[in-house]
Amino acid sequence: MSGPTVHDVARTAQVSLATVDRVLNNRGGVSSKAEAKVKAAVAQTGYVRNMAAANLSRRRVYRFCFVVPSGDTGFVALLQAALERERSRLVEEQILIQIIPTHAFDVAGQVAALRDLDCDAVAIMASEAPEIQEEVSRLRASGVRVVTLVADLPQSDREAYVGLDNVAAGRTAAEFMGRFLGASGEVLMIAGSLSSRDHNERLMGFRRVMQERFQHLTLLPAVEGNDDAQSVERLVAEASAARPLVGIYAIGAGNKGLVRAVQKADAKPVTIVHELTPTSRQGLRDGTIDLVLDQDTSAAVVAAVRIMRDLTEGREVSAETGKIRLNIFSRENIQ
Amino acid sequence: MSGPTVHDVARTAQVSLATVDRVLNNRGGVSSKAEAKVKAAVAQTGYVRNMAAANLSRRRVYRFCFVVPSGDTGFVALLQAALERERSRLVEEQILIQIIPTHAFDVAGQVAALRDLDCDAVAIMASEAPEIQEEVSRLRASGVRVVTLVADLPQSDREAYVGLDNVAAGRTAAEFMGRFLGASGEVLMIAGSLSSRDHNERLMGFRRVMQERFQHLTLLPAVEGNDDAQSVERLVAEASAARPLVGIYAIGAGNKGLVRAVQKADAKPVTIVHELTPTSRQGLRDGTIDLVLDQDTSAAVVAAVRIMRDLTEGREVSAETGKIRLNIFSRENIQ
DNA sequence: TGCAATTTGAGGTACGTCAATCAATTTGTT
DNA sequence: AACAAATTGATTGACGTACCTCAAATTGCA
Repeated sequence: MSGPTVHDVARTAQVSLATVDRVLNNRGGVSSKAEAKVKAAVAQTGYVRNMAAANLSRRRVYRFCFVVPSGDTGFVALLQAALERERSRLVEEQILIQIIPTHAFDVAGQVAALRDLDCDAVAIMASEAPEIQEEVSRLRASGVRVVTLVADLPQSDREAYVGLDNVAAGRTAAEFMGRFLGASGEVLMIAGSLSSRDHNERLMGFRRVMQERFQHLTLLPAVEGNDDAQSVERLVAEASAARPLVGIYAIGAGNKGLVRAVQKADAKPVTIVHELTPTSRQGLRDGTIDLVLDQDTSAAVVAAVRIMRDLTEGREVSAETGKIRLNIFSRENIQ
Repeated sequence: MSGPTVHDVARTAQVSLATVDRVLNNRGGVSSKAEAKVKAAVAQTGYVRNMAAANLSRRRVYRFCFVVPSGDTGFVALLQAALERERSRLVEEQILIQIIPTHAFDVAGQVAALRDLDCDAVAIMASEAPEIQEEVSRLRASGVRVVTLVADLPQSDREAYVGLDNVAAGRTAAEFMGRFLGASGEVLMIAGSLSSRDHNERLMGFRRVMQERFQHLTLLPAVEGNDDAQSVERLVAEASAARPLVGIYAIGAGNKGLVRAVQKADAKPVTIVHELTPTSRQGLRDGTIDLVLDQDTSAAVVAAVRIMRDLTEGREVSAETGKIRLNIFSRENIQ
C-alpha cells in the first residue's frame, strides 16, 4: 500500500542498503558506477523519501522563530494571533515556533533579538537598517535560513520574502480611487513613515497610476502619520481645512484617528486604507472607509512556515510561494 | 530537545506504557481512575502525539481523491494545475492524491466516479443533483470523509465546503459596478447556468446590492451562457443591439466570447468577470475587462487537503478554514 | 473465601530512515 | 605480486508510536 522504500531501491539497484544510504544522503565514498545504479533504481521504482520517518530517525524538530513587532492592536496583533493559531497544528508536525516580539522602530532591540537567536530558520519583520542587514548576513553565515515577512530587506542576504507586492498595492489603491472619483479634487496620502520601504513603494505605485490615468485628481504632498491615531486625525483635519478632500489613501496604522477625522469632515472623501483590523472593518461597515487593502496574516504565516521548511529540507523555493495576494475588502464582502 | 513522549506520560502517571496506549487510543479496559491519571499526566507534561511516528508505525498513507470537471482551459485547468503542483510535495508527507476527471454537467458520470472511489477522503466539485447527494451520503456512511470544492452541496452530508462565499462575491461585483458607473444605463448579467447554485448565489448577491444601493442602473434579466464562448458572444451582441450596455457581469466561463463582443461594442461597458485565467488576464491588460473576481485555485487545493487531513486525523474543522478569500484583480495588480 | 472477570504490566515486533561500525572486497599503484 | 586505498556489504541500534500477547495483579460477586 505504501510506496517503495530504500530496501526496494537497494534490491533493484543490486547494491547494499548502505550504498543506497550513502548516495541518498551524499556521504561520499561511492563509485560513480554504483551511484548511477542507485539513481536509476530510484527513478525506476519511483522512490520518494519518507520525510516523517527520516525526521523521526534523526530526531529532527524544526525550530522556527518569528521576530515581529509587538503590539496589541492593529496589524501586528492580527499577525500574532495568526501565529498563535498555527502553533498548535505545527507542534504535531514537530515544528516549534517561537515568537520574539520587538519594538517597532527600535533597531538596536531588533539587532539584539536577532543576535541571540537559536533556531533553524527565522522570519523577520524589521526596519531596513544596515545593522539589521549585517545581522541577517551573520545569521545566514551561521547556517540559519532567513525569510523576511511583510517588510522586505531586498539588499540583505535573506533568501525569500513573504508579503505583498507593495507597488502593486499602491497602484491598485490609485485605480480604485480614480474610478470611484469622477469629479476633480484633492487627494491626501498618509504614510506611517516616509522612510520605510514598504510605505514608500505603496506611495510610488499610487502616485504613478494617478499620474498616468487620473489627472483630474490633484495629489497633495504625502504626510507622515507615524502609525499614530492622533497624528493621523490632526493631519487629515489640517489638510481638509482649506478645501475639502475628495480622497484619502492611508498607508500605515492609526486608522482610529482617520475614522474620527472623516466622520467630522463636511464632505465624505473616498477613503482607502490598509489592513483589515477591527477598526477598519467597522469603518467599512459604517461607510467611513470605502476600501481596505489587506494582506492576509494567516496566509503570510502559513507561507512563511512553508518556505522555512522547504529551505531547511533543501527544497527549492520559488518566489511565487511568498507572494501574498492583495485582498480587497469593501462593505459587501466582509461578513 | 523534542517534546514529551508516551514514556514520559506513563512515568508521570505512574502507570505502564500499555495503559497509556489504551487510554490514548481508547481501546477500553481501563479503570476510570487510571484513565484520569493518564489524562492528567498528558495535560501536565504537555504531551502531543507525534503524528509522523504514529502514521509510520501503522503504515498509514492518506489517500485523497479530487473529483473535478475535466477541461484544458479556464478555471478547471487552473485547478488541475494547482493539484499537480501540490502532488509532489504531498507525496513526501505520505499523502497520495488522485485526480478523477469528470464531465462538467454529466451527473451520471459523476455518480459513477463517486461510486467506485477508494480513498480516505474526497473533494468533490460536481452538480447539485439528488443522485450525487445520495452518493455523498453513501460515501460518508462507508467512512469516507467528504468535502465539497468550489461548488457546494449544502443539503448533502458533506462535512466541509472549500470555496467562495458566492453571495458575497456577487455583492462585491455589484458594489464595484455601481461605483464605477456614475450615469444610468442597462447592466447585463450572464450566468453559466441558471440552475447551478453557485451562479445563482452570485446573481442573488449582485441583484440585491444593485437594488439596495444603485437604483440608477437597470438590470436586464439574467441570461444563460452555458460556459460557452460563442453563446456568450451572441448574448452580449443581442443585448446591446437596441441600446448600448453600460455594464456586464459575467459569472461563468466563456470569457473569450465576452472579450470579442465587448471589443466590437460601440461604447465600452464596465465588465466584471470571474476567475483569473489567461483570457481574463489578457482582458484586464488590454482594458476589455475591468475587474476579475477570482478564487485562488492553489489556496483552494491547499485548504481542501488540509481539511481532509484534519478530518481523517479526527481534528476539529472550523468552517473558517474552508473559506477562500475573494481575490479582486484589476489591471494594476496583475503583473 | 473462592472464583471469574476485569484491569494492569511487561515485553516484543514493526514502520522507514539515519547513522555508525567493522569486516570484506575491489581497485589502483608501484 | 604486494600493499595501501577506496569501495562495498552486513549489521545494529536508535527515533516515537501502534498493536499484539501473555502473565500478574486487582476487583467484583456469590
